[in-house]
Amino acid sequence: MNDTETGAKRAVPTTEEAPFRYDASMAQAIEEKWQRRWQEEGTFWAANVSGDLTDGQGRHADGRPSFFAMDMFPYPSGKGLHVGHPLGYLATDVVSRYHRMKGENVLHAMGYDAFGLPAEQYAVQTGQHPRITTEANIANMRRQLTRMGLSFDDRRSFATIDPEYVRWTQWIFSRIFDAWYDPDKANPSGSMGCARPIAELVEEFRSGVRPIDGHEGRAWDELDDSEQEEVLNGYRLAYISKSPVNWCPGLGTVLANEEVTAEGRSERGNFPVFQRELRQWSMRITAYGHRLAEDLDSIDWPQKVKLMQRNWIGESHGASVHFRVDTADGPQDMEVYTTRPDTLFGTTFAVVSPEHPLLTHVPAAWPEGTDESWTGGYATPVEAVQAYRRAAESKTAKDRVEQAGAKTGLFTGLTATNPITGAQLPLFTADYVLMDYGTGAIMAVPGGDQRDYDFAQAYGLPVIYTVEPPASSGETLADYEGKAPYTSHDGTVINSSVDATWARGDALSLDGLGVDDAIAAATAWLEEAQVGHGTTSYRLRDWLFSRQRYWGEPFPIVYDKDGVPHLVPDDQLPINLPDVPDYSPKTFDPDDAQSNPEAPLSRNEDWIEVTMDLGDGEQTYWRDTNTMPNWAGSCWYYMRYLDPHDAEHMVERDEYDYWMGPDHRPDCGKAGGVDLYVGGVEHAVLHLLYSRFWHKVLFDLGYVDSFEPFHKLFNQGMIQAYAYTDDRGQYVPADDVQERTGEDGTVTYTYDGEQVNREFGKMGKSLKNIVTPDYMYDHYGADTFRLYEMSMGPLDESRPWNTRNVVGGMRFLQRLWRNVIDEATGEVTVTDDAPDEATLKLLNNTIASVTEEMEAMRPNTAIAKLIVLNNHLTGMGRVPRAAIEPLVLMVSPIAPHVAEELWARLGHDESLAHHSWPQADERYVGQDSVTAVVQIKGKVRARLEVSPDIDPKELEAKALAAVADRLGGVPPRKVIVKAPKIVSIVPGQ
RNA sequence: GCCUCCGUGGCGAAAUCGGUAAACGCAGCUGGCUUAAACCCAGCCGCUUCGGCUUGCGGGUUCGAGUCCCGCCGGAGGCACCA
Repeated sequence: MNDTETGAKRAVPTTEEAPFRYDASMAQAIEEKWQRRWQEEGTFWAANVSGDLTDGQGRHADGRPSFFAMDMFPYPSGKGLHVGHPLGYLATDVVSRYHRMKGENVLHAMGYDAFGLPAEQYAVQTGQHPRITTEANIANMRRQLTRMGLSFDDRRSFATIDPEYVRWTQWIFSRIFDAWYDPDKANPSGSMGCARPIAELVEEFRSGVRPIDGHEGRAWDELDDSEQEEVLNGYRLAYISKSPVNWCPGLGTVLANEEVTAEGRSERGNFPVFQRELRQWSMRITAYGHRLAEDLDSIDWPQKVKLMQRNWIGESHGASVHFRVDTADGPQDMEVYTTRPDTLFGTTFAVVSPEHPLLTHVPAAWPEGTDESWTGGYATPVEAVQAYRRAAESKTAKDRVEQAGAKTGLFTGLTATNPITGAQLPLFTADYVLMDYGTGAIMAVPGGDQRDYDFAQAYGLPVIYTVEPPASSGETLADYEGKAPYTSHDGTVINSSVDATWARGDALSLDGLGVDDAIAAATAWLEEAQVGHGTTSYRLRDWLFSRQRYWGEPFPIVYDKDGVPHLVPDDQLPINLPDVPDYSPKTFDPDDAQSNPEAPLSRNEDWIEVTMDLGDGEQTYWRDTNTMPNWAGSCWYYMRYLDPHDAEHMVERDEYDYWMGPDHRPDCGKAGGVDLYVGGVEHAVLHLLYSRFWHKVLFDLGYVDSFEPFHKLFNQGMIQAYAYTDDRGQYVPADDVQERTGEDGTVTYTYDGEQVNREFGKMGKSLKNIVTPDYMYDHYGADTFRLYEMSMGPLDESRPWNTRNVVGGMRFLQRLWRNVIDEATGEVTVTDDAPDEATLKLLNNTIASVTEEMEAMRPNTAIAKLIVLNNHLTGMGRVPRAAIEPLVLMVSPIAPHVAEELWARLGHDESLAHHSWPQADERYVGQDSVTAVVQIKGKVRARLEVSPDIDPKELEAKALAAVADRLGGVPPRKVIVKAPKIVSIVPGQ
């Protein structure tokens, strides 16, 4: 370790003359002392309104505003922390401590997200059961966080693997399984769409109010159990389906879309992912697509995250249109989805995805005169379609991405009839049409869509333009013909009229309309003619919810001998994982697309087979052997902090309403939610979308009273770091690199005498640039660590770590310490004399502005202002108590241990954690005089010291006098006076 | 390809509502203290031909632009055949 490089030991000399200096070892002693005392006294206990946690150490909830500040809880991996990890926790802690001093009842706690792949993989590597390794990791992380001085209510900590927690995760699954979505019923917030108990659906079927899908004309009670369940499965919010899913042989499990990268690989492990038809659990999140998008308006989140969620949901408005397809089996209906029904006149062919059911009706032979390039060389359409489908299936998502743009497809031998024009459109199958978006079929408009245009070019299909560019654009259709589609919404509709429509025989013309009007007119016609209707489509897919892994929550589901799923009664929850020696997943050759998932739990026959009475007497049932994805536990953990020991409820309603309910704080609307949620932006469309979905289901079903989980979201930036490579490209330890500034100002970096390259990026072991919190505690103490991390820059921006700069924070705390305590004797040196006028002004201005910075979550600028005040006090012989005490209080959210110690030495018995935040005395806020600037054409030409409440006329006169020589006696053309700061003059000619 | 955000001293940054660009810190420099050094204390610290010029580059709006608008350049992130 090179000390001059990091400044580590230079900042903390222990000298014989200064035995009471605030250095690293004293900081550590102070920190241990106060952490112990906070623990013993329950300083950070938050009081509930009822139940077992009403005692907040003498502080009660009654009449106090609540403030719930929360971090995205950590996943306790075996790797341990580096200084980049806790940035968000520190930010939340500073905010929590500040709000506590404002007299609010602050709930701040930390749990652990402990199920999931990494824990399981780590366990497999070390040969220990994941519960053992996970619990050890949690203990280590808890130790590191405690040393940071985070102000958690430790009574409320839990892990998602705790059986009492798993119980409620399974309970929520049961409620979702036992619910369906009624789009025609208003939910409690007033908007349309509401989850309802499945029993109410059964009642509608039984009474005949609602026709039974697929069994029209039969009574509900005539259906057998399997038939009933099949119908209900089509409605349940958690349902089983056989559909194309992401199968990852390398991990041995299926994955959600959100867990697959753009390259078509698993986010964890980077293995190839294949599309396979498999029977799996899904959650009907698409039912909530509209509300998930719309309700973003009622929460205080970064625009960026809202936008990412909106894009992910991908709500689009358009129309579905029915085309008739004549086949040997009779006419078939082909429904397509389009956002541009106005372009129906420009449709020259149609395309269905390779999985489309219509392909079972292709003819036995190619129609006469079929172009050879359309057949792919296959003898019959049946062969062609089968071969094409097989080829599409074996493609990885990566292949699909790479081949996007190059359009492939084959003719099906079928023809679709355009319902408006009656045009006979050749029907193709092509993998650029996706089965799980829209209807899996499209009307192709090569004149208005790039993909259709590319396909038309490849297969020699005609192009009709139905929109021409507006005259104002300077373009004409001639600029596009033969080159490109015209995709813009600006323009006028052409080539779009017919005397007698095919479907209804009436005349229809869209010519001359703008695109938006034409869309409306076309949609209206489709609805009147009953061949289509306006509809909404979503990019969002239902959430694949089962995994073939051991380390997750088992499903609270058993199957009877007919394979009908039944919920395990709530009073038999939780269903715990069997304690088995073999928990490793069955993985496969990562490229073996044809392998089949095999859940580890399926090997435990004793556990699988159960005998229970579910109302039909004692019967044998078989457990579901899948487990839930690790998102399940994080979907609702925020609510468990409120009421962590409740055995009767997921969360007691009073607690929910007090901490998260509608209007529980003045600045939080009906949507309710956690007051501040801090975490990384990487969860923008995973955890944050799943949580919102679950929360809305629970809201609809009446278990919670507000419809959003997180009121304010804050994304902290990343701590980045420099890394250094030698001329062979090998990383060298960043700690030992020397920085030199040359004569010409160029900076060079050397390691072991050799010049090295500097790179900028992440902190990581392989980059040899890790700095750990433990290193910081040892060399500076936790308070300096906190102070540095909070002062580096805005919390929501990424910035590079630089250990060399930490010393500035240490010096500030040392100066603060010296302003109270004599380093030689340890005596308190403050005076009770009243501060002078200048000190009072600076003090009160500092209080006012630091309060503002804290409210806005800008600790970096708050710290700058605290340093200014402290530097001012440093210049005084003895520091007035009336000035140093408010300063110590204001420092305390950021550097709490040293602040507590100084507060105690200043003669206070009680912890300052709940002491009231300093109030600025208005008499001393503001300036005696301000510098007014005189500008001529925006350039500063003079500065005047004036009273802050100077009369504008007087200021103008002074300003003109001050720059009279520059104006040369010519009267100014214009003078703008913004008293007391600016006079801006436009000179005359 | 589409969408979003960001470019300010040697470095991390500040300027919160369109109103004195560079607060605060690091590094560096000068002086004091010291036998000496460290620590500490007091200063200096964008460029300049001393007229001025400066917020990635070029335009625009405005009395006035780091901030608003248009077009480039560079960086980060998201989406990616979504009809």
